[in-house]
Amino acid sequence: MPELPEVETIRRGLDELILQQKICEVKVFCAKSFQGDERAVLGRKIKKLRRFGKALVIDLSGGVSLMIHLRMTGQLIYDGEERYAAGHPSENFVADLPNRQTRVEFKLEKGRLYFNDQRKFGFVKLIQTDQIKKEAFIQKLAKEPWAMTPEELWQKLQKHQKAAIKSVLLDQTVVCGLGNIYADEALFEAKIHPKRQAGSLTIDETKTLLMAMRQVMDVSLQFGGSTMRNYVKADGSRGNYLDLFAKVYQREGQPCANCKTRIVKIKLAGRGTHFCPQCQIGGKND
DNA sequence: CTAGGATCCTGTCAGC
DNA sequence: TGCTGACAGGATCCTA
Repeated sequence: MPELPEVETIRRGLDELILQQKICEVKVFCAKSFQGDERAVLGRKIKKLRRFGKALVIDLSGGVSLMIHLRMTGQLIYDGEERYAAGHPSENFVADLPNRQTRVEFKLEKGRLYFNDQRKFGFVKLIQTDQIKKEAFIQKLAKEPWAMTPEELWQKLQKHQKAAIKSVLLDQTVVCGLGNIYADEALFEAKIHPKRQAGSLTIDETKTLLMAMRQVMDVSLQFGGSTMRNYVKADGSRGNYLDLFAKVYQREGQPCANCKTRIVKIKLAGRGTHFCPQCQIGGKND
């Protein structure tokens, strides 16, 4: 369920730990989770970690790369001198590995990197480095909120006139990086109802929304996403983005931070959607 | 072309 | 206790 801040946190964390290490061994426990011939990575060195939206790319020596998408339940856990784990938070972060949710294991020179994924929606894919930009998923990705102007976003929203703004925010070809949490949080910050028709937003509202997207993800990035580093702290407490900063996500029935009205949860675009019915205006059937 | 729903898969939890 | 259905931080495919 990692969204941009979580994947970026993984990228930064692994950057400190696995660069220049050689891949000594690969075990694929679930064929579906590794696309391509895993033997092609043996003996190669990890040269660079890049992120495209929610996808992580690990460039190896010899012109090959691994593209990793965690989708809903993917995790990357590195066991070296100490453990670094990030992605979908779960007990796997502190469990003995590999376990039954481990799909791929990479043995490196100084440690092991596990790709765990309960639901198997995620994957590791072997690609020639020079073909990365031709990957359909990467090619279609829109800009991140920080790189986009309000006018650009507004133009894109015009192409989805009737669709609910919430579902449009989840479309990675409109703006990339948001998932279900940050879409709900950004709409709350911008005081826009998730059911608002995307085409009805004014330029001003679009600008406010764009700033809100940046803001909620900036906060999460600073904090390391909703990830392991803070999952179990030294004192045993479990703080994460959701506990500390989320104002609507998973807060159904709790009082709104602004007006104390109870947060409501509805289903929209097949996803749980949380909002304040008082602060967030303009929904068609609110 | 857009919009909305089904789908991939495993696990957990509420309710009967 | 055992079953059932709903739901879960994503993206794609299919239909209208």
